[in-house]
Amino acid sequence: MISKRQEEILKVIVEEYIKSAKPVGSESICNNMKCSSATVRNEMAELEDMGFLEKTHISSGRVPSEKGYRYYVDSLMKPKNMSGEEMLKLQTIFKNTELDLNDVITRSIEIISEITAYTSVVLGNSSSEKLKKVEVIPLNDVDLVAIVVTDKGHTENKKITLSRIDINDIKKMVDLINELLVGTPIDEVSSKLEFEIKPVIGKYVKQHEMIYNAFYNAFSDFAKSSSSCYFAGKTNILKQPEFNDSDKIRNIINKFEDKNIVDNIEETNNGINIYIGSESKLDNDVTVIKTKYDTEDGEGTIAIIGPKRMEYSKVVSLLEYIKKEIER
Amino acid sequence: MISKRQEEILKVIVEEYIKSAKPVGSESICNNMKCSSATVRNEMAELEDMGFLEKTHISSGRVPSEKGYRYYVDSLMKPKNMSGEEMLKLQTIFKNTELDLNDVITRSIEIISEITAYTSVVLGNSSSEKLKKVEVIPLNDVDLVAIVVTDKGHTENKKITLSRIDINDIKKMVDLINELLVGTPIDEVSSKLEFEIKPVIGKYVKQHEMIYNAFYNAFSDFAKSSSSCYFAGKTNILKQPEFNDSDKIRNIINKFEDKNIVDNIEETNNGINIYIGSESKLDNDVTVIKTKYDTEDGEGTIAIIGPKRMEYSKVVSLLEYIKKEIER
DNA sequence: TTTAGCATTGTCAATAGTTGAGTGCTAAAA
DNA sequence: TTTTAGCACTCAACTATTGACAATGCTAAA
Repeated sequence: MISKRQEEILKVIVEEYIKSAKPVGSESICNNMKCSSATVRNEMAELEDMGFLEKTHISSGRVPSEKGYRYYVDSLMKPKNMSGEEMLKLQTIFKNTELDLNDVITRSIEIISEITAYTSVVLGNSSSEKLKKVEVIPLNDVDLVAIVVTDKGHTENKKITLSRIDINDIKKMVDLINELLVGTPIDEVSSKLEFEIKPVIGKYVKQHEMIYNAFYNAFSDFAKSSSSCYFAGKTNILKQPEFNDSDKIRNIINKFEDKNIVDNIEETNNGINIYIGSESKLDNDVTVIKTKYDTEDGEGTIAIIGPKRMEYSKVVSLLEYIKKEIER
Repeated sequence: MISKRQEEILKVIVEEYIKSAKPVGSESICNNMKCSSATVRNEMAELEDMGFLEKTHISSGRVPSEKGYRYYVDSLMKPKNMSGEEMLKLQTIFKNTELDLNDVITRSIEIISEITAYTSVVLGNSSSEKLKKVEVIPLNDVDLVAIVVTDKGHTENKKITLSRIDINDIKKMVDLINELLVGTPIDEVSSKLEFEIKPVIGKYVKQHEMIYNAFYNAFSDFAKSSSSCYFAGKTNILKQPEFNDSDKIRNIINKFEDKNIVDNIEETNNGINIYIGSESKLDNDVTVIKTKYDTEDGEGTIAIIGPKRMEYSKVVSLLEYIKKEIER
């Protein structure tokens, strides 16, 4: 089992390494402690045996391992109060009643990125939105736009080109959807279309198959593109000394461009979640700290991406604060 | 004035440097020529005096300067035929009649990025689109969505929150816009709204000022966000050896994220335009080759971004081919 | 005008020496 | 039994130093 003093040493090492990004030696630690460097060395050797610390090479100082960070985060970290200045910046945004929720969130993660120098992401998850109305606007003889509106006011549109099809058939289909599917959560619309509209459509509409397909595609597209994704300080993380290698930079940037980042980040349970290194599924050198927020206008995820060596306590406090404010 | 032989030497140096990315020495050139390395050296010295070549250090081979590339591009370059394989890939896309124009363009720049290993961008420029219809859909007592549709089928929407305003007043405003402004180019709608709608609106609508403002904002937003921007192979250019420095990479990525890239790239006259190094306004180490396309469905710009040392003749041929195909 | 020859210049990669931070171990002190 | 001082050892990082090499510029001869 890990002793009280070992805990203390681990804590100092993690916090020192977060500050300096350089391996921490026994000498520099024993200033803050009431024992000599030799004792610290013995304890460090034991912490290393237990897997909490690592060495970059045989005669270097120690660096926290993933397990070390994990222990720090779970058991040693103390919440850090934010400085007055940072508080103030965030408060001015939350107090500005003119901004709508989306803007507030966007602005606040911009500020987080600014004060932490990490990268922030919001994933707006609109899966809980419901269909409000479908509208069709003819553009010319063959083209028309189908517009889908949700109860939160989001819209999506799809251009449909239909030759040899009666505009009145389209209108009937639209009426049918508006009559039967309004109020359906947007991600269920496709399946309801399949089971509730498709069976009855044949009665009213001649070339039902083609029209049905066009709308089916429109709704599928909507469900796909409905989760928004906004980055702030996208290149901040590249400024961290651990990303001085151009291969690593390319790798991270590619990951950011990749659509799947959304999926990787999105699965979150309640509270503040911390994924260190390999746990992050993004890159072994980064930590992702994220939280879900839940408001009347929908739910979403805010994530902060930084080096493993990130200021855990500060970021956690920030996220807790922002989550609380958004949910009000 | 530059002599025939100097031209030939310049051409060999540019092409050799494009291939190898290493400074070119006199020895390696004189194989391809009917004079000795010493003669070549003399000519090279003169080319350097005239500003067409540069040295990385006193005893290195020569590298083309911006002026050198420019001369090469303007006077020496011969169009290069594409290889059969590359042709084929592009043709299969252009022949696929199921894809709509946007998809064709997107897919084809993806292929360009793949075969050239540079970065490609399309900027859809919808400034020529015309207003087709304005539609308003109430969400609840106070919120409504205004939807703007253009003749090309693009839509934009804006959520408007209006307390203490009669829904019928809104409807009147919408009818007025649909009656008077349909067919107006989208970037002129704002000013027409000012001069044609505003003066008459007071007669029909009680709280006209507020409603007017809401619509004015909606249209301004639309004009702003109407130019789309799609990248392919965003990180390709970072693979070039000249971008092995992490500062440079960060710089380029930042430029790519910056919205202003659109403005910088968009101003293009007809034909194929080549902007070398500082001319590109993007970064001194890159070349941007771009062209405008013009179809019934709107115009746009395709740009290829690579190192200054890029395969000019190949890229130019590719762009010419694609422009021609798109415009059909 | 062209070319051969040669001294000159700077890069690059390999080598060796030096320094300094940090460790592990041992034996003495608490 | 625990802690500490001391010392030998290790390794990375830095600094010359060196020689091989690739080009160059210049000069004098072809």
